[in-house]
This record gives sequence, structure tokens and C-alpha cells, in this order.
Amino acid sequence: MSKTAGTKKKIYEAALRLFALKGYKATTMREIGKEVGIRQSAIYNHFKNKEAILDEIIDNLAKSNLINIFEDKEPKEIYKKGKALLKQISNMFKLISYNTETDTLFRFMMQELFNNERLRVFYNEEFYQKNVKKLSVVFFLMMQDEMIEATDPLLLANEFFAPLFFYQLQIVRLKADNKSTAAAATLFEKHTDFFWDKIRIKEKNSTLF
Amino acid sequence: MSKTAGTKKKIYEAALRLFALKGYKATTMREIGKEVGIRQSAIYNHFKNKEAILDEIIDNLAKSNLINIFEDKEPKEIYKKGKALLKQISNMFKLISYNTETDTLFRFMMQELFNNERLRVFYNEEFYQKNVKKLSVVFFLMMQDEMIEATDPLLLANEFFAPLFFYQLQIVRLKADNKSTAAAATLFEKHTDFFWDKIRIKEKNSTLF
DNA sequence: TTACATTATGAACATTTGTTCTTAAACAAC
DNA sequence: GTTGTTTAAGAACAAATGTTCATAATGTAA
Repeated sequence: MSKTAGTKKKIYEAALRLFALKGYKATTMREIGKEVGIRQSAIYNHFKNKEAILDEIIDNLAKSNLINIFEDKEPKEIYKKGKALLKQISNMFKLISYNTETDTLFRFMMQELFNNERLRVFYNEEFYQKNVKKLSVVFFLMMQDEMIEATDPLLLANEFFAPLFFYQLQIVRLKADNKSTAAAATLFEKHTDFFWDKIRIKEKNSTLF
Repeated sequence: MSKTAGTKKKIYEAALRLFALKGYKATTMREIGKEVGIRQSAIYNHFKNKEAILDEIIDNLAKSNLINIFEDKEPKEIYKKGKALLKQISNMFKLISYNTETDTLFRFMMQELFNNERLRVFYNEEFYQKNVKKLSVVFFLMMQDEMIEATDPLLLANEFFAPLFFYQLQIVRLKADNKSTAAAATLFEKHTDFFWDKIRIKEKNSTLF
């Protein structure tokens, strides 16, 4: 292995960190070089230009843990877990905002969302649609098995997903000011408890009659 | 009225539009001048520097319609409207994403959220906390009147608020790519219907017995 | 009309920034 | 060790950018 690989990775990571922190446009090649410990001109031995670093970061987003809240499991394999599954997914979102790597990816995504069309495509297809569609299938199967009440599965998926995203954004935002995230962090679990309680089919409590 | 007022307003609006579109850092004084129809140097007759424009925009956010989803009404005056109130609030969010002025403000806020501490303070205090707290009170009063089931009012407020914010972001994001927002737009109403149905106290259907 | 203040212009400047180029050092293969 | 390739340094450049300044144009008040 040549020394290239190591330096290139360092550049990549420094750039990602800085892009997430202050945005692509506000990050300079000199800053990136400084973080890595080389002069800015040496960066060009590893990347064609500044935009090539950005492109490579976006390329790799799809392979990251930022989006894989289902851990590659298919809905029909897991839907029977019911509430436990929702808890698990909810916890994935929480972990994303607390893991240094995924937190950086999330912040990067939000930073550049309106400035990069490819990133919006990624957000829409991989981060949003893919997960919401999988959630839809999960809820649909749960309805078939009479675990939850029958409604529009896509609506349920959106309603379950939206607060998780929002709380995630809250955490990342609070961390930007070094504020306490404790209160926001509890909302992940509370959301799941609340949500499940509202959609599950309550057993006909026969003891009443 | 001097001609100053007109030009200053034009500069302010052009800057806001550009900041929302491409971000503060990526917007140049020359672009702002071009939008207004003057040379960049003339801007300095109205604003001390580029940052002063940004500061003034943030100053004015608090007076904008972006945050005033309660239209200055107090919870106890309106909570009795029940579901109709939630519909009204939900509709406010929808309108924000479709009104050109507030849509720009929202996009600006999201663009600069991680780059400006004052903006984060505004987001937290005026956009989030203020509204969620008011919502809490609304839900608390609804519980007292036995309109909805008793739970943590603050949780309810967050659960009602989060999807509205998320759908708002979806709309603004879709508009950035000139994509159709129809499907996302329906979610505002569906959210309210779903949410209300899950929290309201179902009348004991005495005909069953 | 005169006098004063406000605003726009055009040129200019100092920095910053992305990028290139030449040269030297570090490394790998033989 | 020699040779060829890869990588870093340093200088340099052109373009972009925020800002200033002197001057001219415009508007206002008497």
C-alpha cells in the first residue's frame, strides 16, 4: 500500500469534517491542507480539484450508515417484531445523531442540501423514499396480521419517520451550540411509545363484559 | 420619503432572496447590486457591509410570519376549537411553504442554520420553543376539558409540530428542483386528521350496549 | 436658483482563493 | 545503488471578492 491511500483518506475526512462544520463554500483548500498537515498544493496530487472531493463524499453517502436504518433486512423478515422493531429503528436515528461519523454526515447533508442537486437526489431517494417505502411495507404487513389498525400505510410511514428526522435535526443543532441534548434525546423513545400505542389494535378486553 | 428607503429595501430583499437561494457565503455583493440595478459600491451607502445585511435580515425574522402560527392568539381563547384549531395551524405551515415571502425566509433559515449562532437562537426560541410551548398549553387545556386523552402535553406538542416542520422542509426541497409538491402537500391535512383521531377521546358509543 | 445632503459611479486596492508549475524529496522495483 | 514513479513544498498566478475613495449625479430645502 502506497502512502497515497493514507493521505487521500485524511484529506477526504478533513474535508468532510470542515464541509459539515462550515459548509463547502466557506471551507478553503488551505484549511483542508492544514488539517491534514500538508500544503494545499499537495492536495491536488490526490484530488483533481475541490469539487472532486465534494463529489466523492456524495458518492460514498449511499454506502454509509446514515441511511441504512433497516440494516439490510427485508420488511417481511422483521415486521412481526412489532413495537420492538419500531424501537430499534427509532434507536438507529438516535445513534446517528450521537455517533461522530454519522452525525458529521447528517450535518453535511443538511448544510449542502439546498446547494447541491446530487445531494438532494440522494436525500430524496436513499434517505427519504427508500426508508419510508420500506416502512410502508412494514406497516402494511402489520395490518394484514392485525397487529395495528388499518389505515394508509404510507401515511403511517411518514408520520413515524418525520418526528425521528426532526428530533435528529434538533440534536445536531443543539450540539452545534454545545447545548444539552438530553431532553431532545428522550423524544425518540417517547415518540415510539406514543406512536405504537396509537396505532396498535387494542385487545378487546373481554373481562369488561 | 427619500429615495434611500426604496433602494435599501430593494437591496435587503435581493440579498435575502440570494442568501436563501445559494447561501450567504456564496452570494456576492456584485450579484446583489446587479439584482437591484446598481453597482456594488453603492450598496455601502445603505449598509455598512455584507454582514450588516445578514444581521438585519435576522433581526427582522422575529417580526415575520414565519413563526406566528398562532396569529397572536392565546391558547385559552382558541383551544375549544379542537380539531379545527389544529387544522388551522397545519394550514399555516402549508401556507408558509407556498407563500413566496415566507418560503424564502424558511429556506434562508435552513440554509444558514449551522453557520450562524444568532439564527440558531432565533430558530430555537422563536420558531421552535415558543410554538411548541403554546401548543403544549393548548393540549393541556384540551385535556382538562376532556376533549383529548390525558398524556404529556409537551410530547403531544412535539409530535404534532415535528411532521409539520418535516413536510414543510419537503415542500421547500421539492421546489428547489421544480418537482411536484402535490403528494407532500396532502400530508399536512392527513397528519392532522390522523393525529386528532389518535388523541381525541372517543365517545363511549352507548348504542353498543 | 443656490446650497447642502444623499446616492450612484468607476476605478482601485488588498485579500482571499482555487489552481498550476517547477523542483526536490520519498518511495518502489529491479 | 539505479531508475522511474509518486508525493510534497514553495512560489506564483489569475480570478473573485469585500471594501474604500474621489467624483459626479441626483434629490431636497431655502
